[in-house]
Amino acid sequence: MEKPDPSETAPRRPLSEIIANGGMQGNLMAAACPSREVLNHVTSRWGVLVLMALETRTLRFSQLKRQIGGVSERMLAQTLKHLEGDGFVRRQAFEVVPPHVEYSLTPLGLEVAERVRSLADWIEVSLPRILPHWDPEALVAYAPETVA
Amino acid sequence: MEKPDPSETAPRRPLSEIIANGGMQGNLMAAACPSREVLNHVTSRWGVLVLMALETRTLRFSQLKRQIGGVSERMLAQTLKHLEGDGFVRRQAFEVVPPHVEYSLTPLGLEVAERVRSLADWIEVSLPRILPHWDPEALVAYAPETVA
DNA sequence: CAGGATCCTAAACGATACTG
DNA sequence: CAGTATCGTTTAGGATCCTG
Repeated sequence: MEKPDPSETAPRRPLSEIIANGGMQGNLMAAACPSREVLNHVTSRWGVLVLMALETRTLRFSQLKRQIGGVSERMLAQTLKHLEGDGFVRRQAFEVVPPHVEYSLTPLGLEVAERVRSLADWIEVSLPRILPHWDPEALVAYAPETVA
Repeated sequence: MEKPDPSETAPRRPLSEIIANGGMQGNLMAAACPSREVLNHVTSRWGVLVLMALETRTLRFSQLKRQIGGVSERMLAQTLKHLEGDGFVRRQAFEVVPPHVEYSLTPLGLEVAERVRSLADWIEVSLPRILPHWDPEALVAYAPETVA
């Protein structure tokens, strides 16, 4: 590992403590705020669905993949890493062969998941009120039997 | 009800009514469900911020642009169109020169916005609990003074 | 002022193949 | 089984210029 250059101005060590202990809260309207990144992880295409799937129970990778329609392995793995990196998801690997890995929500993750689910639930049940606003052109792309 | 054109296979007219009146609700776990698209509009990078900005007051295009740090005109316009197309945003144009256009939330939009804000607020205030989980490498990209 | 049109870059995404 | 690596495609997104 390289030794730190004395001429470096950025205070590397205390940064996370400064942020964490300062009681500072994020501001999503500010372009450079890290809360933007957290928001992106949580509201990403698959982030929402992963949080919902894990809200009620622990799941394995393949179970998640099956439950979340259309997700690719690559995206699922990446999404799980992001959420794990934010402290929302806990990854528990059992040293057996074949591999066995379980994913669950942390207490912190459960808190976001509740908010996410509130939004997701609303969309699901409000869909009948939303679709009438759609351009008919966009609507015909969906065959009725695929809606539910 | 008019008789369907024998040559046309797709039932164009009744589709929106079928969906809307059927009491059908969406299923986000299904890849082909239109609720996925609504979710994408709402949770898109700028969709969240637009809904938050409009929750409390009507705003003009340029006001929105100023308030939402980092958004480009193109993305703002596109986001507003998506949200308008879902029935969340109302666009009111005054026929004057120079143009004057006001954006506000519909009652439907206010309902989503409340859920979105609940999530956004949580992220903002919980940021100090989240950042300690981050890889220090990712953290140093943010100078302390830009956080708040 | 509010955007539409155009062009371009970067990022997200998916499919496949491969490995511990 | 649970991924990673690689590749190619698609989409999101930004910059700029232009117009009613």
